[in-house]
Amino acid sequence: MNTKQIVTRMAPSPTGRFHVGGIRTAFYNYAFARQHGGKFILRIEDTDKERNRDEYEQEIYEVFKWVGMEYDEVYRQSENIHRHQEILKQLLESGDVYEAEEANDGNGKVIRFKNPNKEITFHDEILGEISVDTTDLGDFVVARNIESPLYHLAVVVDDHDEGVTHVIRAQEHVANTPRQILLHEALGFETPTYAHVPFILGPDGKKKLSKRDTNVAAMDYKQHGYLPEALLNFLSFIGWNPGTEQEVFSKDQLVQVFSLEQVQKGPGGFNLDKLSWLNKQWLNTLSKQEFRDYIDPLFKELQDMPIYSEDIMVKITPIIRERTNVLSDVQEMIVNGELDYYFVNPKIDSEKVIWKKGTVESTIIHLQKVFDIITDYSGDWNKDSLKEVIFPYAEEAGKGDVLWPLRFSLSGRDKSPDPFTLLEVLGKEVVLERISNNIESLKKATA
RNA sequence: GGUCCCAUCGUCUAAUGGUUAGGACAUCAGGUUUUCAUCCUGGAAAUCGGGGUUCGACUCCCCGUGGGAUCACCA
Repeated sequence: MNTKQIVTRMAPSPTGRFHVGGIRTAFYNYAFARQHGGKFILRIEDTDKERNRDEYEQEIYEVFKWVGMEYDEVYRQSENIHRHQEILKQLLESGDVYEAEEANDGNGKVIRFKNPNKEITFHDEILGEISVDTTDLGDFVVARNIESPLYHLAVVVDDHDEGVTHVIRAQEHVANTPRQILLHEALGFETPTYAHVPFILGPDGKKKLSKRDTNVAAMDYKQHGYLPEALLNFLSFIGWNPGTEQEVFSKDQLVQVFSLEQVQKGPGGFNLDKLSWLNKQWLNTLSKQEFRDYIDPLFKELQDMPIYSEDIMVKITPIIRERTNVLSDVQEMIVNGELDYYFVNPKIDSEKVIWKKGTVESTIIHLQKVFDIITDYSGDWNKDSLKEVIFPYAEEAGKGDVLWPLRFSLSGRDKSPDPFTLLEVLGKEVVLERISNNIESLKKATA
């Protein structure tokens, strides 16, 4: 029915930091356009000179680049000011707008639209039929003066000039739509198809995610170590679902399966746990080197310290990886000292070394036995081989009674990777040193 | 307040008149060679309330209730 090329746009204003909800709206526009072989436009709505800030505009570009949403064209709305003025003049001549004598706050004259006071019904791709009696809108303001057109006029003119066929935007705009349709009609422009996407709620599940909430700025997520794929995957699934049971989708896969009809009407909340889980799924797709690069910034300071060993770092990276959902998890490990024992001998709490009902004496015996086994061992130094020689004794003497003290002697912590992994990472020399140190202090404790 | 919109497990959601109301996150239990993590298996957990329509309602209609948006010389 319509062979016209599909054109969508994202139209953020640089009056604040670009937030995560914006990524989702932008992505729906992007996905819809790409899927239909159409065009995706980024339009910076910078007509509010008072509140615009260049840094905010730059951040918009950064976000788009980060998540990989390439736009085919980019405009600044302010570039079109002459065109807007021209249309305004045309409207003035046709009598569709007029200079109002009275302004609301006595600030001089304004230009108002002469409202035909009719019923406007439009079809929203997500919400369905919506009809509004525009009488309630009154003769709304479309320009401060002949030189300064305002939002509604600018949007309508730009969308038309840029050939926008589908306006996909946040639901807060549904109330604006009748006004814009009125303007389209007055100008003889074809009305685009509208789709108003539901809000994203804050973690409380009640209020709309607003600038007041923490972590709403899109770029903060980059800073906190979320992968763009994970964030995009996560955001796409708020208020939309492909209808299958697959949860993890790449950007390109999302583009393939996205559909406006599947976008739901109600708002959806922001669930950090799920985002964290998704981030891990995407972390799993990283190569060894990529993961290393991912966590490396956190180890910058450590690298200058004498205890730091690149050799050890290489060995523990997989261990760290298994315990990481988000970068902040690694940060936590460092802050809590969970990685210290890989680099320096830990202080051992003599009471904690003993497993459950074990005694100091039996613990010493077990440790001594393991010490001897390791001393005599001359095979390959890897956890599987090590396990083969130690495990028979552990099974015979009691796994917990042998393995817990061993692990604790090596790490000095309640929680750590298994003893064989520790053995491999630490190396024979260090291992024997730590075990014998611990045997000595246990003996002192009994004396 | 006027106008408009929305409502399924704790959370994100699937099911567009007929399913034991499905999946995921989180949670709980068990297992995977001691702890943590990973992984596997299993469990608990929802249709806001009331009326209709229908042989049959999560699904359609009406009324409540709750939530949200918007009512700018901002976008």
